[in-house]
Amino acid sequence: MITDARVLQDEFLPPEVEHRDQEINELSRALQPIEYGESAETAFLFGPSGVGKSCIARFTLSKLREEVSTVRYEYINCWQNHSSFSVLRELLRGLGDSIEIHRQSTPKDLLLERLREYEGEHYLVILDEVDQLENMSILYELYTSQNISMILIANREEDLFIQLDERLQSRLHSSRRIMFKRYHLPELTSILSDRVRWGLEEGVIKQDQLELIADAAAGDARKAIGILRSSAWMAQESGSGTISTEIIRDSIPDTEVELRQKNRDRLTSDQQTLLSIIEEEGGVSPGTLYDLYCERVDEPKSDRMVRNYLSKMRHYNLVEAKGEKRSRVYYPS
DNA sequence: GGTCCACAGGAAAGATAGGGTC
DNA sequence: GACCCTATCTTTCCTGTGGACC
Repeated sequence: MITDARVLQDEFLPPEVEHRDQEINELSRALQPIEYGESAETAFLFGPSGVGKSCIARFTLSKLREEVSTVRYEYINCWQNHSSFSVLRELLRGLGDSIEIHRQSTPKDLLLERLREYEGEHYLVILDEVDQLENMSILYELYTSQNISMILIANREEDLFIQLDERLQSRLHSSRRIMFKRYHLPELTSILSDRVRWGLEEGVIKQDQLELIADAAAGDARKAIGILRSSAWMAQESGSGTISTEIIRDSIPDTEVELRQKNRDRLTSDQQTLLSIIEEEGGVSPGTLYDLYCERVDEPKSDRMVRNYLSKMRHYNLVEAKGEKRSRVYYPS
């Protein structure tokens, strides 16, 4: 049934992208100066998860490389690399810099100096989840570096810009902002049709079943492809020649659990304990949450640290906070 | 209106971990 | 092996805010 499993993976880069022509054109225009040996405009891609921001960035970059094969690039996820040091380290690795990079023994300034000294081919940096950076000053350093251009990806413009100092805000004020909206049902259905065409045998799923998946995904392409992937595997394992509606209906909650589990796996042990308490309690005040957390772990972190954890978990929609100050209650998302 | 208390979040200092140097 | 250096993690201290109570 599955002829090419890669097509059903999140990181698959399709040969053609539909329903994002305007966004691709805008990003292409921002990157166009690279074709003439100049720096590109800094481009911001904003929008909720699953609307194709990372995909469009990578797709547009691949098209650019067809024109300018020498352009170098690096994709960095700032959730995994949230310090300036680790971003610089990844950037230099991307350049294949011969400098010995050790986690604890290479001064950040030295890494920055090496990057500034870079005089090779144009270097395009994609910083995904850029709002997760602990220190935004690295953006200023990259902005002012020769031969380096940036594509910055985040969910909400206001959440990102509130973290920038005046110097960065004024520099980035005129940058190109590209807003991504959720896919409409026909668009999502069409995206799924392409994936079916590229990765599944003909006739295994009907059009109305794709619409059912698209409807359940509510504009989120990542979720829609996840449901399709889960359904295809379930059908294949059951030995069925086609994907039944029943299998799709079963896959919808499974996919939600899978996506949630992916986010959960990124949490530390203390963060997972906090999440478990919130899920068990259904809704819990900060004080009670901290008391329960202290009872459950051998070496509890400080309440301030727990607030940091909760802030991060809220950002990733694992928990929800309702009310302010003393009326604050945490709920599972 | 004044006071207390719970809470959020910024800033700075301390603790820790891991690789380098001698 | 002891010490140094540095990034990262964590704690402490602090300020501001707003609800509850008198």
